[in-house]
Amino acid sequence: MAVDLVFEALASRPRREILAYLSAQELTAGEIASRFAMSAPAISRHLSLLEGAGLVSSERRGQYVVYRLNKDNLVNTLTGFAFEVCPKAGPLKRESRRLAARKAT
Amino acid sequence: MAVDLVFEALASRPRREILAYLSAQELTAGEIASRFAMSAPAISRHLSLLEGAGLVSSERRGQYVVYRLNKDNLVNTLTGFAFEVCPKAGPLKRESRRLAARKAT
DNA sequence: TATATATTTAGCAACTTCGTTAATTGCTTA
DNA sequence: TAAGCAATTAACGAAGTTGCTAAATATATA
Repeated sequence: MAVDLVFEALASRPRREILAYLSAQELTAGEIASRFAMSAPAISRHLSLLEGAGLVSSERRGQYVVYRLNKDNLVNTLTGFAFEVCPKAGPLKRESRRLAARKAT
Repeated sequence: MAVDLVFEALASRPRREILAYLSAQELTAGEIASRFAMSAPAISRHLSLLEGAGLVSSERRGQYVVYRLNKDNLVNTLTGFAFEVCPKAGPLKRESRRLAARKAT
């Protein structure tokens, strides 16, 4: 299931930080690695796992591989789960109704 | 950090299912265990981890221990993270603005 | 007290995850 | 082609997670 992969991917602080780094702009694997006190191979594996979960996409650009955030998949998975567990309570109520209405169309 | 504990807790399908079970009503540890093909001790540990993450609360009631979902903590953590990573895009935009306004008050 | 039920803790084996270094692949450029 | 940089894959050990059974702790009741 996609949800399993997403939550597994998010269960790691370095991976969540990678997503945050990608929030503002796309970055190459090397640029991402340079921001962590961790080897490039380790970062590469984190990126691969994030891509497997559908949270980022990659594109080879010459010598480099550029990664970018898949915002929709992240937001939809998180709000989808929150709504499944808390259908009627809390601040998600209005937003969830709006999503449901959009899907029904 | 609380966020680490929450995402670690959510990175397990049985634990997410427990949260879903608790969505509609509070349940005793035994009632929860009876819905899974898993031993009671295993469920007890999952519940303990969920409680450590602040996602559920427990209360001893005589012989039983009753668990209930902490909806606010779940929803706030998930939407908080989604907003941190995707501040301007996607369906969370309006909701996030509302949350920020509430905090500022 | 003695017994039964509910839940948690302890101890254990199987499995997975994480990060490292070394080796490999892909692309660019002299 | 050869050399060099970017990125990934391979192989390894350390550490953590998961679920089990057995034992211990809490509470209720005869």
